[in-house]
Amino acid sequence: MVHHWLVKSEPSAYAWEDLVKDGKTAWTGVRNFQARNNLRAMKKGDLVLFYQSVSAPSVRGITQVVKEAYQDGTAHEGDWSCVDLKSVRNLPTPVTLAEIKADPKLAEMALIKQSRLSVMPVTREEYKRILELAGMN
DNA sequence: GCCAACGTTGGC
DNA sequence: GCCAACGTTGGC
Repeated sequence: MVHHWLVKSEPSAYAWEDLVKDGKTAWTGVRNFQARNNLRAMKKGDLVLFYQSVSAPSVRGITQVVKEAYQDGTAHEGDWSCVDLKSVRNLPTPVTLAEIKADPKLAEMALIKQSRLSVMPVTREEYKRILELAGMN
C-alpha cells in the first residue's frame, strides 16, 4: 500500500531544481518530533510531494522514497532520522499555496492546518487533487 | 522586512 | 506542571 506525503524545503536550502539535478538526496535536517515521526513512517515506494516554502510557495514535483528512515548523520545530538528521496517528475504547472487554500477539497490539508510542519501525510484524495491542479490528468 | 504562529527551553 | 521568554518557520 503506497502512502502519500509532503515535504517542505526552502529553495535557498535545497531547491526542487537541486533534487532534479541530483536525482536523489538524503532528506536530512528535520529537527521536529512530529516531522521526524512522519519520516519514520515512510515506506519504500511511497510518493512524496515536494513543496517549496517561503519563496513562491508551491508544490513543485513528485519524489519517491528509495530508502526508509535511518540515522541522520548531520545531527550531532538527539535522535533524528532521514530518508532518501529520488525525484520522479516535475509538475508541469506548480500548484501554488494560494490555489491550495482556495480549493475546498484541500481545505483540510495539514499544509494549511499546521503551517509549520515540514513533513506531513497527504491523503490519497488530496494527492490526486494536487496532480489535477498541476495539469496531470 | 515584518510579524504571527508555533515549538522548545528553563525558571519557579 | 505552568508559563514567560526565546528562537524559528514561513506567509505576506
